[in-house]
Amino acid sequence: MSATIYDVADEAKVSMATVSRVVNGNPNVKPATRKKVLNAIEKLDYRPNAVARGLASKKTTTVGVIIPDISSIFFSELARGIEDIATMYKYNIILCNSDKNKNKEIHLLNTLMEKQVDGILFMGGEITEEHVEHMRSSSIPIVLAATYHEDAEFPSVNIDYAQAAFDAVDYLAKKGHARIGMVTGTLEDPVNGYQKFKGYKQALAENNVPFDESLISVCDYTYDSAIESVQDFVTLENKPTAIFSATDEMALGVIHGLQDRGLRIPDDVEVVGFDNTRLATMVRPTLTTVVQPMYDIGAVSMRLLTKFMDNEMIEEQNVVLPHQIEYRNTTTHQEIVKE
Amino acid sequence: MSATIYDVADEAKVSMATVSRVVNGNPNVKPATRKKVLNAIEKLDYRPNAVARGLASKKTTTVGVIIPDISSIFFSELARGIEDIATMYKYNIILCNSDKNKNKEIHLLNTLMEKQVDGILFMGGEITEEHVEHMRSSSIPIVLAATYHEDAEFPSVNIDYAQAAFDAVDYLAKKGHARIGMVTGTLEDPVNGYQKFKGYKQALAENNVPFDESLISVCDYTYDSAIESVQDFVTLENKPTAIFSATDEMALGVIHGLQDRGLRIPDDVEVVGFDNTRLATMVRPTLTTVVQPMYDIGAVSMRLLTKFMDNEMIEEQNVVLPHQIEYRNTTTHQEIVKE
DNA sequence: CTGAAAGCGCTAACAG
DNA sequence: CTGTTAGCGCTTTCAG
Repeated sequence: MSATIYDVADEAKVSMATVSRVVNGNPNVKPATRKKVLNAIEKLDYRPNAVARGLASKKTTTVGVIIPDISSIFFSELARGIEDIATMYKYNIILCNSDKNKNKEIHLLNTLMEKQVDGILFMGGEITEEHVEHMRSSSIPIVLAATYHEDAEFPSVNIDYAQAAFDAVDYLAKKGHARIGMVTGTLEDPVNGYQKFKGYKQALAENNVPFDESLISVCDYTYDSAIESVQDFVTLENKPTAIFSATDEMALGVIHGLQDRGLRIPDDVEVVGFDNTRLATMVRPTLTTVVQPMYDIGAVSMRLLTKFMDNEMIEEQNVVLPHQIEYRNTTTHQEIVKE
Repeated sequence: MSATIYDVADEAKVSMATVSRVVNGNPNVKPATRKKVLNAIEKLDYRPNAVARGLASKKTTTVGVIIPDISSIFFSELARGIEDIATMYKYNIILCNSDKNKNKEIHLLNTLMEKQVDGILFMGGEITEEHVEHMRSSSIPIVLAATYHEDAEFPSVNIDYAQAAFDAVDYLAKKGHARIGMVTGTLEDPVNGYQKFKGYKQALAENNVPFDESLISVCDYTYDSAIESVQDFVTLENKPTAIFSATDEMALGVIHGLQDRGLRIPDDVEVVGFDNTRLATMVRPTLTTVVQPMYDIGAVSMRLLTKFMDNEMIEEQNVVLPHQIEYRNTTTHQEIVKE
């Protein structure tokens, strides 16, 4: 077994309390004593046991992160923002994939609480009453990242999804498009479905463009599903001349589905994506898309969580980050972006 | 504070040992007693404290994962394989980004050991003598995933990188290409540099194609750096007619760099990538690439780690997974792949 | 500035 | 089948 604080105390001929003090940087130790202890630590290759420390101090310096799918290009970017800030504040991260599955989410919430994490960062789909119950059942701070909750009961970091979608569709409508298609995730998804769809409809309304249900294609967030959706659009009597996609990955599917059928982008159809993942510049033509600052959402939400964990003052617990549209080459009439 | 095992014992009028037994599914408890305890647990909303359990049992059921960059499409896929299997075996994961930085890697190794993780999964660049020292300094099992170590001292899961690169380049050479370019990461990188480069050179040699240094472009793994590398190729007196890229992302850069200059793929230049990330089917033309089973490498390495942690028998501690080439449309003379 | 002592909440013998 | 009793390794008063 490896050395304990007792072994070090013996070796240095001091009490364990003193060893604890030097390990924790407590200034109330005479330099000479500190040195003796440091030598003993070195000699025994002593490493403090964080589990014992956690039990005694009730802090684990670990936070739980519940994320739908770390292999998604969107969430992995978010996760990086989270981890970077966590590291900066000396926290480690327990990462859990939920697939936006309610039972898994609740199970993970409980597991993380059992592990005594100091806080939880939650990314998910819908927040149900049951979620809320479990989240309340412990006093540890929880912040929602890129996850919408009606009641704003929990701290959160988001962009204004409805407004962002509105901006994208409004831009298309103002260019004269009267047939604007939308590729979306399930409408039950508060963010990628409902909020963005709401923005879409409102933009149509404000531009006096009639809403047409046949222009809406509900996909499952994958590239392939979006490719297939093109089939529906293309067989329409009255085809769309522009398409707004709820995510970049689906936008790529739309672009390639269109191109595979000989349509030209942006000449025949203009396309606008959402998120500005790295994918957006890795297609030809490069994708015009709504910028959602993924890394920042992760970073800011983790920072917010540290404030709760360290009992700092919180100015605003529901942060809304700015969004914007990045104009690239799947839309026309803009200065051509060079790659 | 939340309820402890004592509170439950009092409530159920049994001893804490009995509570511990029912919580841990020990069969030596009379059904009636079990029921009493379960009721008390329910009533008090008791949740076992995993930290205390970890201290007493010396098992934390969490494993540390050191990964270069979770936001990379390659590593995030690996991470998903790791997490899925970890979940299956009831382990949680502490995820840490290292950026392949030696000091960070060593620091993380120590932090994870302090946190008493039951095992560590390590993905990185070069394994130096210093790494080895720190890894040995504790008796917890460590397995390397997608990370090459000469001495095979530590258990590992990989594919045969040199052979895989050989296969790709051999295929190109056998098609008659005499000018085959290579886009690579730094040659110091054992996997993405050295091993793949070695395979490349050997394939040239065996096909009597002379090696030409001007055909090698050292990039930094990014899409943009690969786009730039095209400039070097294109200004060559004797341009390459095929390019082998050490990663898919760089292959996309090559493809687009070439296309942006009016070259046609695969007619003017054939391109072969490496990894078969999701990117490979998200380009036009779709990318011919070496399949590295990322998810499986993650899953298998985690499974291997569980065997060490649970003291199961290990047949082979250095696993080499099979690779293959997925023929798509950046190369010719193959059955055309439909999307 | 340093030491003694009481837990933190749980597991794991060991009795009975 | 159930209870008692030591710890696990560290933090944290409280004295001195």
